[in-house]
Amino acid sequence: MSSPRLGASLPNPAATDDGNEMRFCSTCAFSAACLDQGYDKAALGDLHCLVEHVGPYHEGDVIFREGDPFTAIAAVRAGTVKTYVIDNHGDEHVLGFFLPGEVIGLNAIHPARYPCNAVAMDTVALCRFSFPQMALLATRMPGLQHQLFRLLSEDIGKAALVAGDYSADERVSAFLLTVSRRLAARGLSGRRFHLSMTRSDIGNYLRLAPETVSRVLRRLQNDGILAVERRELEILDLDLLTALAASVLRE
Amino acid sequence: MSSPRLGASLPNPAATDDGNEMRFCSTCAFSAACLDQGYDKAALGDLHCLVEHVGPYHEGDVIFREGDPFTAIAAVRAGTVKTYVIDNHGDEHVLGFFLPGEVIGLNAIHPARYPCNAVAMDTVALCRFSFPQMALLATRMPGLQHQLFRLLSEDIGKAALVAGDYSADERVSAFLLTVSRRLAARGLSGRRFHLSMTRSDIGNYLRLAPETVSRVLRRLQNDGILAVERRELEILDLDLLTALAASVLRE
DNA sequence: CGTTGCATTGACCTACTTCAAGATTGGTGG
DNA sequence: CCACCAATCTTGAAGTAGGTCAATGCAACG
Repeated sequence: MSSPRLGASLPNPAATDDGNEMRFCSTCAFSAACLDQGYDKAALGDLHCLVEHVGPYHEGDVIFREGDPFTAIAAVRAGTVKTYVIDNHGDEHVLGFFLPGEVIGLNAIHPARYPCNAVAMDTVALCRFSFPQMALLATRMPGLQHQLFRLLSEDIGKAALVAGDYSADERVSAFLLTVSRRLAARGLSGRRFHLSMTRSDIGNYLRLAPETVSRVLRRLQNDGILAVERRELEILDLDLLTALAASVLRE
Repeated sequence: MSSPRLGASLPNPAATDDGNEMRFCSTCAFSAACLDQGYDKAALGDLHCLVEHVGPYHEGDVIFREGDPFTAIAAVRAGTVKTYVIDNHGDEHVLGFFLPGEVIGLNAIHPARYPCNAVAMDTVALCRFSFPQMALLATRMPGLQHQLFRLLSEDIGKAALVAGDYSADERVSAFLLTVSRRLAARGLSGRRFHLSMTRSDIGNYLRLAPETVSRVLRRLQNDGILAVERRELEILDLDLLTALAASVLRE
């Protein structure tokens, strides 16, 4: 069974695999933020009325396509999502990878259309939030509004990794380190993990040839920093990796 | 006379060079948006209570510094603002240039501190908006909230120019074309204009050596696309320039 | 004037790309 | 269980866009 595109809204927003139960969704950034702010159960109930658990999507499934009308943002509950655009030469440009806990669709608010494509890299589950409903609710819940501002603001600075003119070693190191940290932030292992994307995808994202990614990984392995086995990855020397990534991540 | 940093709030927010008069500020994106939404004068009055006209800043003046506590965003009324960070090697990385009508400080909401430095490239005047006050007001004015979401969302996708792996010619062309369009959008000439930044700044922003910027400009001049005289610039063949920039701007 | 900062130009160099050839893996069907 | 295939990954050799270095030009300013 494959899920519909994110743009499509389910007939009954509250009807998910959980039924109508107002269960707290632990991976939902907004709920968490609202709890932090000490909101009452009524407000949380409102919030959960506009949440839908969607998925699973399988590898290669389209989550939204460039040009689709914008209706919702979504938090990744499980799996990895890749966003990309196709330029006028027909070449793909990877814009980002989204791991559990991260939010997709934020860059679609302004043009009111998704400005890029999103596909599942593996088996993906999402929390879908109707944006119009959420914006409305945010006028009653300053904490939610602030959380939205925070998420949006956060994403503006995210381009640094890919924007700077750093060496291939620095870029790959910084990429791996941020993936590691993002996984760890969700309680997953940041020391050993599986890369759900190909060398081509990584290279495309970092503006490097896939061969260069391969060579850098080999070098990092020879230096005892990583153990790489195809897409299985273990960080052996976190300090050295951090040092390599330092200039990119400004630490 | 030099203006204080943006972080400092004036004792009397309404006391500007215009006095207490609730004059409509034509370059203020928010006011314009609210008018578009057909808001009443009371709401507009509220909005103008949290606006301060600040400046002038002169070339080299610091508008905010990395680490300053975040209190306000600001729309550029006149002049050009450059934002940049200093990496741990002590090298400057230019993040962006802000022309009249554009908003600075949006990436500071999340960390609650300005994550970069902002300096005036020439004589700069700003509209300062207290962010806490504006966020509060946004809960009562959905149009304002939406405008803020729009501005933030818009900025997320802005990195494309600098992020893609394009040739030096494409990057410089795209840069000049976007500057031209942004000026034109404010009623200034997009055909002939003055670059307020050095070749180094442009190169730094585009991740090119200043020498490369120089060589590209010479090439574009030899091809009859531009007339360049130091920082004075005229676009002679807009179609060719647009064609060169096409892949970067995805048109 | 001399000085200072920016811009240009040329010659050389290097990090990465491109091209081409295997190696490894996983899937599929006999 | 094995053969085959397609996709991915790796590795090497050669090419190039742009960087670096160094010299010079040029305008603004005291």
